[in-house]
Amino acid sequence: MEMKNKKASDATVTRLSRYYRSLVHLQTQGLAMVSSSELARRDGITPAQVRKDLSFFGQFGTRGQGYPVAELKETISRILGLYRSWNVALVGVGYLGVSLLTYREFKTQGFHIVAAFDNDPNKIGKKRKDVTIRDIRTLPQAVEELDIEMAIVTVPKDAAQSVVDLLVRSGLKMILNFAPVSLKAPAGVVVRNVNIAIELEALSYRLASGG
Amino acid sequence: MEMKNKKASDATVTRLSRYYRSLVHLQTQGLAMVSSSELARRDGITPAQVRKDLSFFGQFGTRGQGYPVAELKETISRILGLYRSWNVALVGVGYLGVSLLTYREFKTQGFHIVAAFDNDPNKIGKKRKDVTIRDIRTLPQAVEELDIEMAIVTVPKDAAQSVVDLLVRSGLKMILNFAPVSLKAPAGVVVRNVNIAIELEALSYRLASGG
DNA sequence: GCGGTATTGTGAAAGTGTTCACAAGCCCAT
DNA sequence: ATGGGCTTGTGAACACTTTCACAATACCGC
Repeated sequence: MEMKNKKASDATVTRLSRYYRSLVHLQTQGLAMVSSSELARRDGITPAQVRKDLSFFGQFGTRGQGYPVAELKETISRILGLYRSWNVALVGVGYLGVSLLTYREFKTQGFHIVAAFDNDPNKIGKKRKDVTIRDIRTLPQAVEELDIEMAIVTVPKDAAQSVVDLLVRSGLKMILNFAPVSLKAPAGVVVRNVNIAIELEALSYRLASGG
Repeated sequence: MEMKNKKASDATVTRLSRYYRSLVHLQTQGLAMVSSSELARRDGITPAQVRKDLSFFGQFGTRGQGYPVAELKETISRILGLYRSWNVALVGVGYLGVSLLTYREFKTQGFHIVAAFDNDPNKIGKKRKDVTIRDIRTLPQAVEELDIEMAIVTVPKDAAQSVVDLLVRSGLKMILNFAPVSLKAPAGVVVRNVNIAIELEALSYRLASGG
Protein backbone atom coordinates (compact mmCIF):
# COMPACT_ATOMS: atom_id res chain seq x y z
CA MET A 1 0.00 0.00 0.00
CA GLU A 2 2.67 2.53 0.98
CA MET A 3 4.86 3.77 -1.81
CA LYS A 4 8.01 3.67 0.26
CA ASN A 5 8.78 2.90 3.83
CA LYS A 6 11.02 5.83 4.64
CA LYS A 7 8.94 8.76 5.67
CA ALA A 8 8.83 12.07 3.91
CA SER A 9 9.78 15.29 5.61
CA ASP A 10 7.18 17.55 7.03
CA ALA A 11 7.96 20.17 4.43
CA THR A 12 7.38 17.65 1.65
CA VAL A 13 4.06 16.54 3.09
CA THR A 14 2.89 20.13 3.45
CA ARG A 15 3.74 20.85 -0.17
CA LEU A 16 1.99 17.66 -1.22
CA SER A 17 -1.16 19.05 0.35
CA ARG A 18 -0.78 22.16 -1.76
CA TYR A 19 -0.24 20.19 -4.94
CA TYR A 20 -3.36 18.27 -4.11
CA ARG A 21 -5.38 21.48 -3.91
CA SER A 22 -3.95 22.70 -7.18
CA LEU A 23 -4.74 19.41 -8.84
CA VAL A 24 -8.34 19.50 -7.62
CA HIS A 25 -8.63 22.95 -9.13
CA LEU A 26 -6.96 21.98 -12.40
CA GLN A 27 -9.23 18.98 -12.72
CA THR A 28 -12.33 21.17 -12.49
CA GLN A 29 -10.77 23.20 -15.31
CA GLY A 30 -10.71 20.06 -17.38
CA LEU A 31 -6.94 19.85 -17.72
CA ALA A 32 -5.54 16.39 -18.37
CA MET A 33 -1.83 17.01 -17.91
CA VAL A 34 0.18 19.46 -15.84
CA SER A 35 3.91 20.19 -15.76
CA SER A 36 6.08 20.61 -12.71
CA SER A 37 6.63 24.23 -13.67
CA GLU A 38 2.91 24.93 -13.76
CA LEU A 39 2.42 23.35 -10.33
CA ALA A 40 5.44 25.24 -9.05
CA ARG A 41 4.23 28.56 -10.39
CA ARG A 42 0.89 28.12 -8.67
CA ASP A 43 2.50 27.53 -5.29
CA GLY A 44 5.41 29.89 -5.61
CA ILE A 45 8.18 27.30 -5.51
CA THR A 46 10.64 25.82 -8.00
CA PRO A 47 9.83 23.13 -10.58
CA ALA A 48 12.75 21.04 -9.33
CA GLN A 49 11.24 21.04 -5.88
CA VAL A 50 7.97 19.71 -7.22
CA ARG A 51 9.70 16.94 -9.11
CA LYS A 52 11.89 16.01 -6.15
CA ASP A 53 8.88 15.87 -3.85
CA LEU A 54 6.94 13.61 -6.17
CA SER A 55 9.92 11.43 -7.05
CA PHE A 56 10.23 10.57 -3.38
CA PHE A 57 7.09 8.48 -3.75
CA GLY A 58 7.59 7.14 -7.24
CA GLN A 59 7.50 8.06 -10.91
CA PHE A 60 4.20 9.57 -11.86
CA GLY A 61 5.01 11.73 -14.86
CA THR A 62 5.76 11.26 -18.52
CA ARG A 63 8.87 12.92 -19.91
CA GLY A 64 8.02 15.63 -22.35
CA GLN A 65 4.38 15.66 -21.19
CA GLY A 66 4.10 16.30 -17.49
CA TYR A 67 1.88 14.63 -14.91
CA PRO A 68 -1.63 13.26 -15.48
CA VAL A 69 -3.85 15.49 -13.35
CA ALA A 70 -6.54 13.01 -12.29
CA GLU A 71 -4.13 10.21 -11.63
CA LEU A 72 -1.64 12.30 -9.67
CA LYS A 73 -4.47 13.70 -7.59
CA GLU A 74 -5.55 10.18 -6.71
CA THR A 75 -2.00 9.17 -5.92
CA ILE A 76 -1.40 12.09 -3.57
CA SER A 77 -4.74 11.48 -1.96
CA ARG A 78 -3.63 7.95 -1.21
CA ILE A 79 -0.24 9.07 0.09
CA LEU A 80 -1.82 11.60 2.44
CA GLY A 81 -4.42 9.16 3.67
CA LEU A 82 -7.31 11.13 2.20
CA TYR A 83 -8.73 8.17 0.32
CA ARG A 84 -10.43 7.17 3.55
CA SER A 85 -12.35 9.17 6.11
CA TRP A 86 -11.27 9.99 9.63
CA ASN A 87 -13.45 10.43 12.67
CA VAL A 88 -12.33 13.42 14.66
CA ALA A 89 -13.14 14.63 18.16
CA LEU A 90 -13.25 18.30 19.00
CA VAL A 91 -12.36 19.19 22.57
CA GLY A 92 -13.28 22.68 23.74
CA VAL A 93 -16.34 24.31 22.22
CA GLY A 94 -15.49 28.01 22.37
CA TYR A 95 -15.60 30.35 19.40
CA LEU A 96 -12.60 28.70 17.82
CA GLY A 97 -14.07 25.24 18.33
CA VAL A 98 -17.37 26.23 16.76
CA SER A 99 -15.58 27.81 13.84
CA LEU A 100 -13.85 24.51 13.18
CA LEU A 101 -17.19 22.69 13.32
CA THR A 102 -18.28 24.81 10.39
CA TYR A 103 -15.05 24.50 8.46
CA ARG A 104 -15.92 23.22 4.99
CA GLU A 105 -12.44 22.13 4.03
CA PHE A 106 -12.51 19.35 6.61
CA LYS A 107 -15.49 17.49 5.23
CA THR A 108 -14.32 17.59 1.64
CA GLN A 109 -11.05 16.06 2.75
CA GLY A 110 -12.60 13.26 4.72
CA PHE A 111 -12.21 14.68 8.24
CA HIS A 112 -15.47 14.30 10.11
CA ILE A 113 -15.95 15.86 13.50
CA VAL A 114 -18.22 13.25 15.00
CA ALA A 115 -18.17 14.42 18.59
CA ALA A 116 -17.53 17.61 20.56
CA PHE A 117 -16.57 17.80 24.22
CA ASP A 118 -16.54 20.48 26.88
CA ASN A 119 -16.56 20.71 30.65
CA ASP A 120 -19.03 23.59 30.88
CA PRO A 121 -22.41 22.33 32.23
CA ASN A 122 -24.15 25.11 30.31
CA LYS A 123 -22.87 23.74 27.05
CA ILE A 124 -23.11 20.01 27.66
CA GLY A 125 -26.14 18.50 25.95
CA LYS A 126 -26.64 21.43 23.59
CA LYS A 127 -26.04 21.23 19.89
CA ARG A 128 -23.72 23.33 17.76
CA LYS A 129 -23.79 22.82 14.00
CA ASP A 130 -25.45 19.42 14.26
CA VAL A 131 -22.94 18.12 16.78
CA THR A 132 -24.05 17.45 20.34
CA ILE A 133 -21.69 18.69 23.01
CA ARG A 134 -20.72 15.91 25.41
CA ASP A 135 -19.28 15.89 28.87
CA ILE A 136 -15.50 15.71 28.62
CA ARG A 137 -15.58 12.88 31.16
CA THR A 138 -17.37 10.67 28.66
CA LEU A 139 -14.57 11.05 26.15
CA PRO A 140 -12.83 7.69 26.64
CA GLN A 141 -15.94 5.66 25.93
CA ALA A 142 -17.00 7.91 23.05
CA VAL A 143 -13.61 7.44 21.43
CA GLU A 144 -14.18 3.73 21.42
CA GLU A 145 -17.83 3.75 20.43
CA LEU A 146 -17.43 6.26 17.61
CA ASP A 147 -14.12 4.96 16.36
CA ILE A 148 -12.35 8.27 16.81
CA GLU A 149 -8.72 8.47 15.76
CA MET A 150 -7.88 12.17 15.82
CA ALA A 151 -8.58 15.01 18.17
CA ILE A 152 -8.56 18.76 17.80
CA VAL A 153 -7.85 20.62 21.03
CA THR A 154 -9.28 24.13 21.37
CA VAL A 155 -9.34 24.57 25.14
CA PRO A 156 -7.73 27.36 27.19
CA LYS A 157 -4.04 26.89 27.69
CA ASP A 158 -4.23 25.90 31.35
CA ALA A 159 -6.49 22.99 30.48
CA ALA A 160 -4.56 21.79 27.45
CA GLN A 161 -2.07 19.41 29.04
CA SER A 162 -4.70 17.57 31.08
CA VAL A 163 -6.89 17.24 27.99
CA VAL A 164 -3.97 15.79 26.06
CA ASP A 165 -3.29 13.35 28.89
CA LEU A 166 -6.90 12.24 28.74
CA LEU A 167 -6.76 11.85 24.97
CA VAL A 168 -3.61 9.79 25.23
CA ARG A 169 -5.16 7.57 27.92
CA SER A 170 -8.12 7.10 25.61
CA GLY A 171 -5.81 5.70 22.96
CA LEU A 172 -5.65 8.57 20.48
CA LYS A 173 -2.45 8.87 18.47
CA MET A 174 -2.99 12.13 16.61
CA ILE A 175 -3.68 15.49 18.14
CA LEU A 176 -3.95 18.92 16.59
CA ASN A 177 -3.49 21.49 19.31
CA PHE A 178 -4.50 25.14 19.15
CA ALA A 179 -3.72 26.03 22.76
CA PRO A 180 -0.68 28.28 22.99
CA VAL A 181 1.47 25.96 25.11
CA SER A 182 4.08 23.30 24.50
CA LEU A 183 2.51 19.95 25.26
CA LYS A 184 4.01 16.69 26.34
CA ALA A 185 2.91 13.39 24.88
CA PRO A 186 4.52 9.95 24.86
CA ALA A 187 6.41 8.71 21.82
CA GLY A 188 4.02 7.31 19.24
CA VAL A 189 1.53 10.11 19.75
CA VAL A 190 1.86 12.84 17.14
CA VAL A 191 1.00 16.30 18.38
CA ARG A 192 0.90 19.16 15.93
CA ASN A 193 0.63 22.68 17.19
CA VAL A 194 -1.02 25.66 15.60
CA ASN A 195 -0.13 28.74 17.56
CA ILE A 196 -1.70 31.83 16.15
CA ALA A 197 0.08 34.29 18.41
CA ILE A 198 3.43 32.86 17.36
CA GLU A 199 2.52 33.43 13.72
CA LEU A 200 1.87 37.09 14.43
CA GLU A 201 5.11 37.34 16.35
CA ALA A 202 7.01 35.99 13.38
CA LEU A 203 5.45 38.74 11.26
CA SER A 204 6.27 41.27 13.92
CA TYR A 205 9.90 40.15 13.96
CA ARG A 206 10.19 40.57 10.21
CA LEU A 207 8.91 44.11 10.36
CA ALA A 208 10.79 45.02 13.53
CA SER A 209 14.05 43.74 12.07
CA GLY A 210 13.46 45.47 8.78
CA GLY A 211 12.62 42.34 6.81
CA MET B 1 18.28 49.00 18.01
CA GLU B 2 18.59 45.68 16.20
CA MET B 3 21.03 43.18 17.61
CA LYS B 4 22.32 42.11 14.23
CA ASN B 5 21.44 42.91 10.68
CA LYS B 6 21.33 39.43 9.25
CA LYS B 7 17.93 37.95 9.81
CA ALA B 8 17.21 34.85 11.80
CA SER B 9 15.57 31.82 10.28
CA ASP B 10 11.90 31.24 10.67
CA ALA B 11 12.57 28.25 12.86
CA THR B 12 14.70 30.34 15.19
CA VAL B 13 12.07 33.05 15.48
CA THR B 14 9.36 30.49 16.23
CA ARG B 15 11.47 28.99 18.99
CA LEU B 16 12.19 32.44 20.35
CA SER B 17 8.45 32.89 20.78
CA ARG B 18 8.34 29.71 22.79
CA TYR B 19 11.24 30.73 24.97
CA TYR B 20 9.44 33.96 25.58
CA ARG B 21 6.37 32.12 26.84
CA SER B 22 8.49 29.93 29.08
CA LEU B 23 10.25 32.95 30.47
CA VAL B 24 6.98 34.70 31.25
CA HIS B 25 5.92 31.60 33.13
CA LEU B 26 9.24 31.23 34.96
CA GLN B 27 9.12 34.86 35.98
CA THR B 28 5.73 34.40 37.64
CA GLN B 29 7.35 31.52 39.53
CA GLY B 30 9.88 33.95 40.86
CA LEU B 31 12.90 32.35 39.23
CA ALA B 32 15.85 34.63 38.63
CA MET B 33 18.03 32.44 36.45
CA VAL B 34 17.34 29.65 33.99
CA SER B 35 19.68 27.30 32.15
CA SER B 36 19.55 26.39 28.49
CA SER B 37 18.74 22.82 29.49
CA GLU B 38 15.75 23.91 31.54
CA LEU B 39 14.41 25.99 28.67
CA ALA B 40 15.10 23.13 26.28
CA ARG B 41 13.34 20.59 28.47
CA ARG B 42 10.23 22.74 28.63
CA ASP B 43 10.01 22.98 24.85
CA GLY B 44 11.20 19.52 23.95
CA ILE B 45 14.37 20.54 22.15
CA THR B 46 18.11 20.35 22.85
CA PRO B 47 20.05 22.73 25.11
CA ALA B 48 22.53 23.38 22.30
CA GLN B 49 19.68 24.57 20.12
CA VAL B 50 18.59 27.06 22.73
CA ARG B 51 22.10 28.43 23.11
CA LYS B 52 22.63 28.64 19.37
CA ASP B 53 19.35 30.47 18.90
CA LEU B 54 20.15 33.03 21.57
CA SER B 55 23.78 33.45 20.55
CA PHE B 56 22.58 34.56 17.13
CA PHE B 57 21.44 37.80 18.74
CA GLY B 58 24.16 38.26 21.33
CA GLN B 59 25.50 36.97 24.62
CA PHE B 60 22.88 37.03 27.29
CA GLY B 61 23.96 34.36 29.72
CA THR B 62 26.54 33.91 32.42
CA ARG B 63 28.72 30.81 32.27
CA GLY B 64 28.06 28.50 35.12
CA GLN B 65 24.82 30.32 35.97
CA GLY B 66 22.48 30.40 33.02
CA TYR B 67 20.35 33.25 31.72
CA PRO B 68 18.71 35.99 33.79
CA VAL B 69 14.98 35.36 33.39
CA ALA B 70 13.63 38.90 33.50
CA GLU B 71 16.37 40.35 31.35
CA LEU B 72 16.24 37.64 28.71
CA LYS B 73 12.49 38.00 28.53
CA GLU B 74 12.88 41.71 27.85
CA THR B 75 15.56 41.06 25.27
CA ILE B 76 13.46 38.56 23.35
CA SER B 77 10.50 40.85 23.56
CA ARG B 78 12.58 43.55 21.91
CA ILE B 79 13.88 41.18 19.24
CA LEU B 80 10.38 40.01 18.35
CA GLY B 81 9.01 43.51 18.27
CA LEU B 82 6.71 42.93 21.25
CA TYR B 83 7.99 45.93 23.17
CA ARG B 84 5.61 48.01 21.13
CA SER B 85 1.99 47.50 20.16
CA TRP B 86 0.63 46.77 16.71
CA ASN B 87 -2.67 47.80 15.26
CA VAL B 88 -4.24 44.92 13.40
CA ALA B 89 -7.15 44.71 10.97
CA LEU B 90 -9.37 41.65 10.81
CA VAL B 91 -10.91 40.95 7.43
CA GLY B 92 -13.78 38.46 7.35
CA VAL B 93 -16.00 38.27 10.40
CA GLY B 94 -17.18 34.66 10.35
CA TYR B 95 -16.86 32.27 13.26
CA LEU B 96 -13.12 32.11 12.89
CA GLY B 97 -12.84 35.88 12.72
CA VAL B 98 -14.92 36.33 15.86
CA SER B 99 -12.89 33.72 17.67
CA LEU B 100 -9.75 35.72 16.92
CA LEU B 101 -11.41 38.88 18.24
CA THR B 102 -11.73 37.13 21.58
CA TYR B 103 -8.26 35.65 21.55
CA ARG B 104 -6.57 36.71 24.79
CA GLU B 105 -3.05 35.92 23.72
CA PHE B 106 -3.09 38.74 21.18
CA LYS B 107 -3.71 41.56 23.62
CA THR B 108 -1.11 40.42 26.11
CA GLN B 109 1.45 40.41 23.30
CA GLY B 110 0.59 43.84 22.02
CA PHE B 111 -1.52 42.91 19.01
CA HIS B 112 -4.67 45.00 18.99
CA ILE B 113 -7.44 44.32 16.55
CA VAL B 114 -8.64 47.87 16.03
CA ALA B 115 -10.95 47.28 13.09
CA ALA B 116 -12.93 44.46 11.52
CA PHE B 117 -14.15 44.34 7.93
CA ASP B 118 -16.73 42.33 6.00
CA ASN B 119 -18.74 42.65 2.82
CA ASP B 120 -21.99 41.31 4.26
CA PRO B 121 -24.53 44.16 4.64
CA ASN B 122 -26.13 42.27 7.53
CA LYS B 123 -22.91 42.44 9.49
CA ILE B 124 -21.67 45.90 8.58
CA GLY B 125 -22.33 48.40 11.34
CA LYS B 126 -22.86 45.76 14.01
CA LYS B 127 -20.47 45.16 16.86
CA ARG B 128 -18.70 41.97 17.81
CA LYS B 129 -16.64 41.93 20.99
CA ASP B 130 -16.41 45.72 21.12
CA VAL B 131 -15.22 46.02 17.54
CA THR B 132 -17.50 47.60 14.97
CA ILE B 133 -17.70 45.80 11.67
CA ARG B 134 -16.89 48.08 8.75
CA ASP B 135 -17.57 47.88 5.07
CA ILE B 136 -14.60 46.26 3.36
CA ARG B 137 -14.63 49.11 0.85
CA THR B 138 -13.65 51.53 3.59
CA LEU B 139 -10.52 49.58 4.37
CA PRO B 140 -7.93 51.77 2.63
CA GLN B 141 -8.90 54.90 4.50
CA ALA B 142 -9.29 53.04 7.80
CA VAL B 143 -5.78 51.64 7.44
CA GLU B 144 -4.46 55.15 7.23
CA GLU B 145 -6.65 56.72 9.90
CA LEU B 146 -6.10 53.97 12.45
CA ASP B 147 -2.45 53.39 11.69
CA ILE B 148 -2.94 49.72 10.88
CA GLU B 149 0.15 47.73 9.99
CA MET B 150 -0.98 44.10 10.02
CA ALA B 151 -4.00 42.25 8.73
CA ILE B 152 -5.54 38.92 9.55
CA VAL B 153 -7.51 37.39 6.68
CA THR B 154 -10.34 35.03 7.56
CA VAL B 155 -12.48 35.17 4.45
CA PRO B 156 -13.64 32.26 2.26
CA LYS B 157 -10.98 31.01 -0.09
CA ASP B 158 -12.51 32.45 -3.25
CA ALA B 159 -12.35 35.94 -1.78
CA ALA B 160 -8.87 35.69 -0.30
CA GLN B 161 -6.75 36.83 -3.23
CA SER B 162 -8.83 39.93 -3.91
CA VAL B 163 -8.73 40.82 -0.22
CA VAL B 164 -4.95 40.48 -0.22
CA ASP B 165 -4.75 42.67 -3.31
CA LEU B 166 -6.79 45.31 -1.53
CA LEU B 167 -4.61 45.07 1.57
CA VAL B 168 -1.48 45.46 -0.51
CA ARG B 169 -2.92 48.47 -2.34
CA SER B 170 -3.72 49.95 1.07
CA GLY B 171 -0.05 49.74 1.96
CA LEU B 172 -0.03 46.82 4.42
CA LYS B 173 3.18 44.84 4.58
CA MET B 174 2.20 41.96 6.87
CA ILE B 175 -0.64 39.56 6.36
CA LEU B 176 -1.65 36.48 8.29
CA ASN B 177 -3.87 34.37 6.06
CA PHE B 178 -6.23 31.62 7.20
CA ALA B 179 -7.88 30.95 3.86
CA PRO B 180 -6.81 27.60 2.42
CA VAL B 181 -5.24 28.91 -0.77
CA SER B 182 -1.78 29.95 -1.93
CA LEU B 183 -1.75 33.70 -2.25
CA LYS B 184 0.33 36.01 -4.35
CA ALA B 185 1.78 39.21 -3.01
CA PRO B 186 4.56 41.47 -4.25
CA ALA B 187 8.05 41.28 -2.74
CA GLY B 188 8.23 43.27 0.45
CA VAL B 189 4.87 42.05 1.65
CA VAL B 190 5.15 39.18 4.08
CA VAL B 191 2.29 36.70 3.92
CA ARG B 192 2.11 33.92 6.46
CA ASN B 193 -0.35 31.13 5.97
CA VAL B 194 -2.15 29.07 8.56
CA ASN B 195 -3.89 26.23 6.84
CA ILE B 196 -5.75 24.06 9.26
CA ALA B 197 -6.73 21.40 6.78
CA ILE B 198 -3.09 20.94 5.80
CA GLU B 199 -2.22 20.39 9.45
CA LEU B 200 -4.74 17.59 9.66
CA GLU B 201 -3.45 16.11 6.43
CA ALA B 202 0.06 16.02 7.84
CA LEU B 203 -1.30 14.04 10.80
CA SER B 204 -3.20 11.82 8.45
CA TYR B 205 -0.05 11.12 6.45
CA ARG B 206 1.84 10.11 9.57
CA LEU B 207 -0.80 7.62 10.56
CA ALA B 208 -1.44 6.36 7.04
CA SER B 209 2.28 5.79 6.48
CA GLY B 210 2.71 4.07 9.80
CA GLY B 211 4.49 6.95 11.47
C1' DG C 1 10.91 6.50 -38.83
C1' DC C 2 13.36 10.60 -37.65
C1' DG C 3 14.49 15.08 -35.94
C1' DG C 4 12.90 18.61 -32.85
C1' DT C 5 10.87 20.04 -28.67
C1' DA C 6 9.38 19.46 -24.19
C1' DT C 7 9.65 17.80 -19.63
C1' DT C 8 10.72 14.24 -16.29
C1' DG C 9 13.84 11.92 -12.93
C1' DT C 10 17.87 12.21 -10.42
C1' DG C 11 22.83 12.29 -9.03
C1' DA C 12 25.74 15.90 -7.43
C1' DA C 13 26.45 20.54 -5.59
C1' DA C 14 25.15 24.10 -2.79
C1' DG C 15 22.85 25.85 1.00
C1' DT C 16 20.59 25.61 5.74
C1' DG C 17 19.79 24.04 10.06
C1' DT C 18 21.04 21.04 14.08
C1' DT C 19 24.00 18.67 17.15
C1' DC C 20 28.52 17.80 19.16
C1' DA C 21 32.16 18.69 22.02
C1' DC C 22 35.01 21.43 24.53
C1' DA C 23 37.51 25.72 25.93
C1' DA C 24 36.28 29.78 28.48
C1' DG C 25 34.44 31.73 32.34
C1' DC C 26 31.78 32.35 36.56
C1' DC C 27 30.53 31.25 41.36
C1' DC C 28 31.02 29.04 45.72
C1' DA C 29 33.22 26.61 49.40
C1' DT C 30 37.08 26.13 51.83
C1' DA D 1 43.45 32.28 46.65
C1' DT D 2 42.60 28.08 44.71
C1' DG D 3 39.98 24.05 43.13
C1' DG D 4 35.70 21.99 41.75
C1' DG D 5 31.45 22.05 39.62
C1' DC D 6 28.40 24.15 36.28
C1' DT D 7 26.90 26.24 32.18
C1' DT D 8 27.63 29.30 28.35
C1' DG D 9 29.30 30.36 23.66
C1' DT D 10 30.89 28.61 19.49
C1' DG D 11 33.74 26.42 15.75
C1' DA D 12 33.41 22.11 13.47
C1' DA D 13 30.93 18.01 12.16
C1' DC D 14 26.90 16.24 10.75
C1' DA D 15 22.29 15.97 8.80
C1' DC D 16 18.84 17.51 6.09
C1' DT D 17 16.79 20.33 2.19
C1' DT D 18 16.85 22.74 -1.96
C1' DT D 19 18.66 23.82 -6.33
C1' DC D 20 21.31 22.75 -10.41
C1' DA D 21 22.13 20.61 -14.55
C1' DC D 22 21.66 17.21 -17.76
C1' DA D 23 20.83 12.47 -19.58
C1' DA D 24 16.75 9.85 -20.57
C1' DT D 25 12.74 9.61 -23.06
C1' DA D 26 8.02 10.49 -24.64
C1' DC D 27 5.28 12.72 -28.20
C1' DC D 28 4.35 15.25 -32.56
C1' DG D 29 4.66 16.61 -37.31
C1' DC D 30 6.36 15.51 -41.46
